[in-house]
Formats: sequence, structure tokens, C-alpha cells
Amino acid sequence: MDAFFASVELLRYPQLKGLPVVIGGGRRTVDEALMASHGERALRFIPVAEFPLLKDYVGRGVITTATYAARQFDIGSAMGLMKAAKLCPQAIVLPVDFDEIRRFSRLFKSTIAEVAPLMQDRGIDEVYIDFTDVPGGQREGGRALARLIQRAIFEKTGLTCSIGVAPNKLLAKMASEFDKPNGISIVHEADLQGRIWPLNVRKINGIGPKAGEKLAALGIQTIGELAAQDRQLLVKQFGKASGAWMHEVAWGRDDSPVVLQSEPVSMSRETTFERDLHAVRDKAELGAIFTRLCEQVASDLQRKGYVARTIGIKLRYDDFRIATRDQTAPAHTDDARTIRQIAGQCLKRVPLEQRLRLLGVRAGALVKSGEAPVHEQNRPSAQAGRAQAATETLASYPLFPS
DNA sequence: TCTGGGGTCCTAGGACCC
DNA sequence: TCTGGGGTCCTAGGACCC
Repeated sequence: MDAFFASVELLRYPQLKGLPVVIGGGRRTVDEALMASHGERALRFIPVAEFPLLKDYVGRGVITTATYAARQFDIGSAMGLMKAAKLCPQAIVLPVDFDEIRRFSRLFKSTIAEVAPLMQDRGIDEVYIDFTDVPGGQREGGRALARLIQRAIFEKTGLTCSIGVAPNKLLAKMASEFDKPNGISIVHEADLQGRIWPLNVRKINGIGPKAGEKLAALGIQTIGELAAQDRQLLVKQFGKASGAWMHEVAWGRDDSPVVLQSEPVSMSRETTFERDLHAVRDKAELGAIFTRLCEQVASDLQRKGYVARTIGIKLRYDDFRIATRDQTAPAHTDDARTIRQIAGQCLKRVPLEQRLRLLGVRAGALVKSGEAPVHEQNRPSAQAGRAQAATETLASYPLFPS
């Protein structure tokens, strides 16, 4: 989907069309912020620079989506909102309306599924579709079906999308970037040399900042240069699996299937604080946040019908270093108190001298609620058994040190 | 002006078992 | 007294993606 979050907001507020709009997670909604400062909703769309106490409104949020007009100002996804405000003071900032985003996400996906049922979910705004056996899927090399899907989505949602058609997912993903927004790109195997090899290696789905940097240091910038490398050299540099994979994708080869359904592996909740907190000095505040995260994870599990056996925590220190700890329990659970108790054990094993900016709670090793082994508490793993022995009652349980 | 939240997958070491 | 492999599970960190 093209600039998905922003486009959804433009449907509601068409008067913002053509303006630099950024969507991002401030900690108060624009309504709250402007009600507080101006006392009326009519002033909803004041530019970010005119926000009184700007920092309070955009907080530590980042941009999830910027309209194409905003991108002219070198503003992009994942950029801090404070930085974006500096780069483009006239930008309109809107909070993410997740319910609305999810509604449109379901709508565009169900629209596609009606036409082409072999669809793989790739997050909130992206899917892979197998055109192979869809009636008309081969016409004009796939362009006719792509047009049909674009039209259907626009009619149902008023939103545009960009579609790449290719012999595999790797090339289709790259093709989808060729003609944004509202474009269609067809890439054939024969286009490898002419259209894929000139691209930077970072355009490959799976080569991120680190691998990109390492390749650059090796003098490899383009996908063509990557393809020209000796396979053994790549294996030596990046390991057996990654090196071989890089060589394959550089040659446009990808046999990964379109996966229609998959089970979740983990569910988590995390939050970045408004200000960095200290385990001792801000003990009460941290304890409340920690409990709330456990309750949210538990309620997510219950709502979706899963139970977890591994519970973990995540800390981000003020210097941005991350620490994680997890513990596998003797039995599966979706109970907030149990999760909190196990997560509390994890908390005891992590350094807490430094200030924290983020706390997270994770549930892993998931099983569908009805499918957890019975009597599993009678055959705990060795580690879990020891943890169980160390269990204290929740009431007397000191989460953070004094 | 510091940098969100929710995920997946991989690696590597150690415990433990056969 | 010295010394095998193979396999699974658990844990911590990290890369990457939307």
C-alpha cells in the first residue's frame, strides 16, 4: 500500500491532500494536545512547529509514514519526530489510529483474497500473491490482474497500492518498488542484468544496514557486483547459510513459497518511557508499568487463544543497549499473575544500576490454548524445575531492588 | 533533536542425554 | 585415566522487516 498510514488519514481529512503530513506515535493525540493548548478542535491541523511544548506532544515518537509531500523534506520512516519537526516545521503531525489502520488492512487484504486466494500476509500493509492459477493471471504477463486488483482495492478503500509481478517473491518485492505510488512493474528473469543488477544491494529484502555496510567495505555496492562474487568468498564472510543465500538472491533466485497461514511464535508488549527511569528511584512507577505489560500480554494471549511456556523481559538502557532475559516455565500459561511472576524472576538476573528507557514483556513457545500438553506440570524441564523451587508468593515479591 | 512497537529467524554456547 | 560423537533444549544477543 502506498504511504499506508498517511493515506488512511487523508481519506478522513482530504483538506490535507498535497500537504506534508507525518504519522507518528506521540504520547498524546493531536486532539488532546490542541484541546489543551487551544481549547477547540477546529485548530486540529496546526503545523508541528506551532505546537506549544512540542516535546510533550511528539515525545520520543518516530515517524511511521510520511506523505510524499513530506518526503520532499528528507523526512522518512523511523526518523524521530523531533528531528522531523526541525526539518519541516510546517508539517502536520497526526497520531497513528491503529483501529482505523487495522480496519483498512483487513479490507484491502480481503479484497485481494476474493480475486486471488493464494495470499501471504506480510505485515499490516503488504502481501504476496500467487498469480499462477488465478484466471487471467498470465494475461499481459500479469499486468491485467495487477490492474484488476488495484482497481478493486481503490473501489473498496479509496487507497492506492503498487504491485510488482515477477517469477518469485524476491523479484516481485523489488519490482513493487519500481513505480511508486500507484504503479505496476513486471520483472522477467531476462531483466536480471538490466534492471536488478544495477541496484544497490540494500534493495534486497534481507540485506539491512549491517550487511550493506560490510558489503560496501568489501567493495560490493550493486547486486551485479554481488552476483560476480565467488560463492566461497561470501560464505567465508557471512557464514554458510547467509553467504550462500546472498549469492542466490544476487542471481535473482528464490524458491521460497507463498505461505498462506502461519502460527504466531511470540507475543510481546513493550513501552518507551516519557523519561528514563531508574530501578530504585522510580521503583513504584516501573512496577506499575511492568504489571501493566504483563496484563496486556496475558490479555493478548487470551484474546487470540494461545498459551505460552517461555516468558521473557526486555530492557533498553539510557545508552540504548538492550538486555533480554527469558525463562521457560514448567507449564503453559496465559495468566497475568503467572507471567508477572516468571518475568519477575527474569528481572532479578539483569543489571539494574543504569537508567532504563524501555521495558518489555514477551511470551514465547506458544501453543493454541486447547493444545497444551496435559499434566505438563509433572514433567518440568530441569531449569524450570529449579526456577519453580525458587518461587515466592506474588504478594511478597520484590520486583525492583530497594 | 536522539532514535517506536511488534514481530521472525539465526547463531552460538552450555547443559544434558544416549 | 583419558576421551567419541550426535541430538535436543534453553538462553542471550543480534540482524532484519513492516
